[in-house]
Amino acid sequence: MLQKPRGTRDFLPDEMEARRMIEWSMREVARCWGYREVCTPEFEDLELFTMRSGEGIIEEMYVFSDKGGRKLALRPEITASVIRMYINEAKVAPKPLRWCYFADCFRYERPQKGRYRQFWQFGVELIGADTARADAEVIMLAADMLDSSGVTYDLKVGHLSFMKNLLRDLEPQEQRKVMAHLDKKDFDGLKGTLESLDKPDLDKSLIALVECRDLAEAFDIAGTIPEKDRIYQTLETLDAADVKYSLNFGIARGLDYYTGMVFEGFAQNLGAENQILGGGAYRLAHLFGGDDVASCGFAIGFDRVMVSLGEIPDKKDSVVAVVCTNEGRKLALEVARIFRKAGIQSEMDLMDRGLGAQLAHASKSADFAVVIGLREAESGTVTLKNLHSGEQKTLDPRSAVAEVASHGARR
RNA sequence: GCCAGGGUGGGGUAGUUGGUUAUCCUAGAGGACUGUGGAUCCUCCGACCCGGGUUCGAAUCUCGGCCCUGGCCCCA
Repeated sequence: MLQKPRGTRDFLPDEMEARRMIEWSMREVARCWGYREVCTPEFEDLELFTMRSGEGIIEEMYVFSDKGGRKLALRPEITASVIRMYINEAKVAPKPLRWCYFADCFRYERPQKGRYRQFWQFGVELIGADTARADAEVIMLAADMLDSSGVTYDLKVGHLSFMKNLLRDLEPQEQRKVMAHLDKKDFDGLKGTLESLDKPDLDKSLIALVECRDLAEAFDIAGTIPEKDRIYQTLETLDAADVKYSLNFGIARGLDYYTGMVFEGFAQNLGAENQILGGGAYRLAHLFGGDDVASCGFAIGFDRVMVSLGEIPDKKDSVVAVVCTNEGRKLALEVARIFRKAGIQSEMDLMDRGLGAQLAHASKSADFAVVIGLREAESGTVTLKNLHSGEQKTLDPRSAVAEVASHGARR
């Protein structure tokens, strides 16, 4: 039997309903903050992603050539595409731009819990605002969105300027190496690297910074930082909005183009792959031939949120089974149409079953049965049966619709 | 790419000194039952991940691959 490709998933209706529910709660939050949805191609020129992240990522992408010999890649993330789109289509749009997206991405990695080769991200990008309140807005939005999903998480906020200030004398490549050690809390490796760089005295302050959870203390450790006022303002805004976060100056985010504020979210009940959100302030547009516009954004790992949430109790609307005999079929079709026009899910037998068998099936798949046989066909009424209580009554079709509608969501 | 544990009908399972037609539950279809269902009984449907090897004979032993689960690496 054919299997689905490694690292991909099939979603049955129950799971899709749960996913759509969470997706829509996130969409609703984005809408309320003024972030409008954009969509970019599923695949892009390979170059777009290598320009952003280096040649090394080719190994971790789905790369292919099309019939014209173009080197393309399935998108491994969406930020690069959105910024390319901004340069192509929206450079002169009034700033700031507030955009969001919900889309699938592809990475060629070893699957494990919460990590798939096709996965979905819900993200936002705020383009063209370079202020403390822009940074704060994006974090507040991130928190709002995670809250709306119901996931329990820890939010960590940091700023790259502290570490960059301590490492200002090192070459970019050396900085990256040091930051990699810090990100992993590999302090032994850090000391070795610093000694080989002839900066053995840096380790104390670096380690202190990574462990530091207090802003004033961080400034003491890292020294004079030009962004100081902006950092204070950002955090004051977050505090005023009652955002729950902890400070973490060890967040490196692995990428060069992040410029300042960075933040990450972690689900509390997941294993190795527990990061459900990552973002920060960055400058990327100039890489793709645009202006040097400041941006700030984040992406939520939607699948990990779903894994973290686990089983979600469904809130389905009532389902009606219209069951009938041959004599009642004509009226039954009409009644089903009336229910559907009223927005109520209505199903009829397609298996040539008898009345008893139709009801047996309805009892498993519906909340109400509308029974229509010879008697109803002659009088133009329906028999409405509540399949949970067993109660039934004879009504005209419109009253039956009203009765079901008043019943609301099923158990 | 690395480590560990796995893979038997749609779902869940039994099944080693290798041996007849692979067990049971559930789901699905039909019937007992053509105007009132969920119970019960009966019938049907449907599986040893793939390939090589050992053997008279492999779900079982062996090798390789694929896939799943968790972890490592990575994580834009």
